[in-house]
Amino acid sequence: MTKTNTSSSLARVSELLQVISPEPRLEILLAIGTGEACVCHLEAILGYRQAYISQQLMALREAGLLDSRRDGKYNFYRLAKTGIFELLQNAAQIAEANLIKREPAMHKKQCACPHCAPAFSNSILVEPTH
Amino acid sequence: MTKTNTSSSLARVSELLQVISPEPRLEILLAIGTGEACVCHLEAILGYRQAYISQQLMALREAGLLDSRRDGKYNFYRLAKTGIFELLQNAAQIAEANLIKREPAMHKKQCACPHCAPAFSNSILVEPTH
DNA sequence: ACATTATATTCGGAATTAGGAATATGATAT
DNA sequence: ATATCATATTCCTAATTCCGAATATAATGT
Repeated sequence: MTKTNTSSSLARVSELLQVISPEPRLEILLAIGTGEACVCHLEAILGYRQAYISQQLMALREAGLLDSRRDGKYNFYRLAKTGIFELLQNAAQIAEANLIKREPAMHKKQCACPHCAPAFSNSILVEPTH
Repeated sequence: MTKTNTSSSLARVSELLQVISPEPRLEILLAIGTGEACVCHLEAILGYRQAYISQQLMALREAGLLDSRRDGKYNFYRLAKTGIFELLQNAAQIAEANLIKREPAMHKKQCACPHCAPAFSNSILVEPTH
C-alpha cells in the first residue's frame, strides 16, 4: 500500500520548490556547493547585503535545506541534502541553462573567515598575545 | 570554453522553478501525466474553477512547459518536456514525499470530453442527426 | 568594561502576485 | 442567427513577498 498523492506531500514539494526558486537563493546554494560558507563569505562573493544574505539563509534553513555550524564568530552553512544538486541540474536542463557547479567553491573574492584567509585563522602558528 | 553561470541562465532556472511550484500547478502537471488533458477535464478532476485552471495552464504554457492542441471545442494540453517528471521525482525525494505518478491519468471523475467519455466522442457510431 | 566583528531579527512600505468575478472568444449544433 | 459549450482574457483587490533600514545578539579582542 504505497502512499499516494496526499495534499501534504504536494504541499511539501511545493514549498521546497518555492523556497529555492528565488534567484539569490539559487546563487547561495551554488556558492555553497558541496562545501560550506559563512555569511561574510557569501556577502563578499555575491555582493548582497549581510542582512539580506542572512534572511535568505534563514529561509533555506527553516525549509530544512541547510545546516549550520558555529565556529567562533563564524556561522558556516552547508547543504543538508545532497539531492539538491541533482534537482538543480535537472532544472537547468529543462530550462536549457548550463550553470551548475558543485565544487566546494574556490573563492575569488575574500573575506576574513578561515576559509578565505586560512593562513590567519585557527592556526597554531598564530600565538595568543597574552 | 564551457558556459558558466550567467545571470540569464540563473534567471531561467529560477523562472522554471517558480512557475511550477504553486500547488495547483503541480496538481495539473501530475494530472496531465504523460498523456494529455483538456481544461474541462482538469476542472472535473481537480475541482478548481475553469478560469483558474485556464490561468494556470497559460502560465505553464508561456513558460514553455506545456504544448496545446485544439480538437474541435476541446483544447488538449500535454507536457512539452519530459524532464519535468524527473524534476518532480527529485523534488519529492528531497521533500520526503511520495507523490509522483506518471501514468496518462485514468480519470475517475468525468467530463464530456473525448478522453472522459470516449464512447460518445468522435465516434463513427454516433451519426449526425441531419 | 568597551570596542569590534559576524550574524540575526524586526519593522514597514513598495512591489508583486493570487485568484475571484465578469466577460470575451471560438467552435459546434440546431 | 441563435444557443450552447469549452476555453481565454481582462480587471480588480486582498494577500503576500521583497528587501532596505535599523537594531539586537553573540563571540572575540584589548
